[in-house]
Amino acid sequence: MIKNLIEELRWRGMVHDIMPGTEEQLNNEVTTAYIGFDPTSNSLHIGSLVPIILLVHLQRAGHKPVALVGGATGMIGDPSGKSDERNLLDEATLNSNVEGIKNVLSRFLDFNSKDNNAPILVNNYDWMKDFSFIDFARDVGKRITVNYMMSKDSVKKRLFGEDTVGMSFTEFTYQLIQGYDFYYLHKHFNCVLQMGGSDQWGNITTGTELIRRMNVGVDTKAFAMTCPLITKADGSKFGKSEGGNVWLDADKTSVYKFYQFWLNTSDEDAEKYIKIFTFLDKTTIDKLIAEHKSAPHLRILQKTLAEEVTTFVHSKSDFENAERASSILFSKSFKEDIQTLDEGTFLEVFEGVPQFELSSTEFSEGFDMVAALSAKTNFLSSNGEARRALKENAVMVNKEKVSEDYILTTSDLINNRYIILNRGKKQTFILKVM
RNA sequence: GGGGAGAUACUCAAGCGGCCAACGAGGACAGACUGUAAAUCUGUUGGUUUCUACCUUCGCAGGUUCGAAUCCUGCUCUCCCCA
Repeated sequence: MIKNLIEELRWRGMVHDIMPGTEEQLNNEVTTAYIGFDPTSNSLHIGSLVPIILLVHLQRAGHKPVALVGGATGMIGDPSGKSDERNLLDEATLNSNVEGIKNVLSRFLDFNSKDNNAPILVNNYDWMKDFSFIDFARDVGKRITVNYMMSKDSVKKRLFGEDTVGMSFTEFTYQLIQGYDFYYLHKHFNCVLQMGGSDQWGNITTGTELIRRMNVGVDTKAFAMTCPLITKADGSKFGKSEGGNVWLDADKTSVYKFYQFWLNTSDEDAEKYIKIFTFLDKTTIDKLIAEHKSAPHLRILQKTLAEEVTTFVHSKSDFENAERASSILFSKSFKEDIQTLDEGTFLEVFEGVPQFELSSTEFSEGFDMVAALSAKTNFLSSNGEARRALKENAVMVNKEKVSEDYILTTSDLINNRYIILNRGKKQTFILKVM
C-alpha cells in the first residue's frame, strides 16, 4: 500500500535535508504532510512545480497531502532567501492571489476526492485571523527564544550579512507564524511532516521545535524534509524565459512558450530536470539518459522532458499542438510544411504564438518591416527596437532573412492569409490578413 | 537628539558646469559556430526620426547659469557613527 517515498525522492535528487526518523515514519503508516504556498502572485510559476510534484509523489506513495495557502503569512513576508525587506501586499490583492493559487493547485490535486488519503487545501488566514497579538505572544512567542530564532540563516543573513539592510520585527516574526501553522495542522489534521524548498528548512524546524515545546511530556512526532532549490548549470536563475517568469497558467505563459522553455534546457540540466519534473520511472530515465549521451543532437532528454511536463501541467492535446507548432516553426522545409496545414489546424497549432490581425486594405497599402514588427503590431516594444533587430540581421519573413527596406506584399502570404515573422530563431509572430 | 554618507538607466556602478542618452561590469536580446545545447567570438541595449536632429531620463520640488546628472535651497527616503 505505502511505497517508500523517500527512496523514490532520493534517486530523483529531490532530498536536500531530512530529519532523522522521517523515512521510518513514512514507511510505517499513512502520513499527513504539508507544503505551504505563498500568495505573492495570483498564479504559480514553475518554481512552485517542485513542491506540487512533491505533494503528488506523496499521494501516489499512499500518504495524505495538505496544500497550505499562506493567506496570513503572505501578509507578513518571508525573509528566507531575501536580502531586502519585502513590500506588503494589500488585502484585496492577497485575497485574489489566494483564489488564483487555489485554482492552480486544484489542477494537480483533487481536493474533492473522497479517498481517505485525499489531498486537502487549507488557508492559514482561517486560523490566524482571530488570533490576537496578546494570545499569540503568550501561547506561541513564549515557547521559542529569540536566541533560537536569531540562529536561523534567514535571520542571520539580514542581521549580520555583508550589506545589511536590517529586518523589521514583522519579518522576524514570520518563522513563528509558519511554525504555528505546522503546530495547528499537527493538532487538527495529525499532520506530522512539513516539506518545502531548502530555503524553508529554518522555518520548518522552528515548527517542529514549537510542536515539541507545546506538547511537553508527550511523545510527539514532527518531521521535516526539504528538496534542493532548482539551479541551472550556468548559474543563471531557473524559470525565466525571455526575461519573464514561466507560469503554470496558459493565460500568462502560452503552452507553446511553456513547451519551448523545457525544450531549450541545456544537456547538463536536462538530466537533472527529467528526474525532478517528470514521473517517469528510474529504468525509463536511465535509458533516456544513455540514449541521449550516444546521440546528443537528437535531444531526446529535452523532448521527453518538454512532453512530460507540458502534458502534466496542461494536457496531452495542448502538448501535441505545441510540439507541432515547434516542429513546423523550426523545420528546414518550413515552406512546404506550413502549406500542408488547413486553416483550422493552423490556428489550433499556433494558438500560443503572438498574432496580429489586419485588414486586407491596410495590408495592400504597403507594409514595411518596421510597421509589421512594431508600429502597427506592437510585437516589439518600439520602432527603434524593430530597426535595431533589422540592423542585427535578425528578422525573417517566412523564415527568410530580410532587411529594413523589405516591403511585405501578397506574395508573402501563406494560404493567402498569414505571414510568419521571426526576430531571431526563437521569437515568432504571426500576421493575419483578414 | 548630535554628527557623517548617500539616492544615476533592468541590477551593480562611474561621472561632479558644456565633449552625457550618460564610462565600465553583470544581465538581457541578436549574429557567427552548433543540436532550438554548452562554451567561445561579435554586435545591440531610453523614445521619435526625412539618420539628422529633436524629445524624455541621473530621488522630489524649486533656483543660479547662455548651459546642470554635476552648483544653491527646501523636501522625501536609505545607511553609518555617537547619545
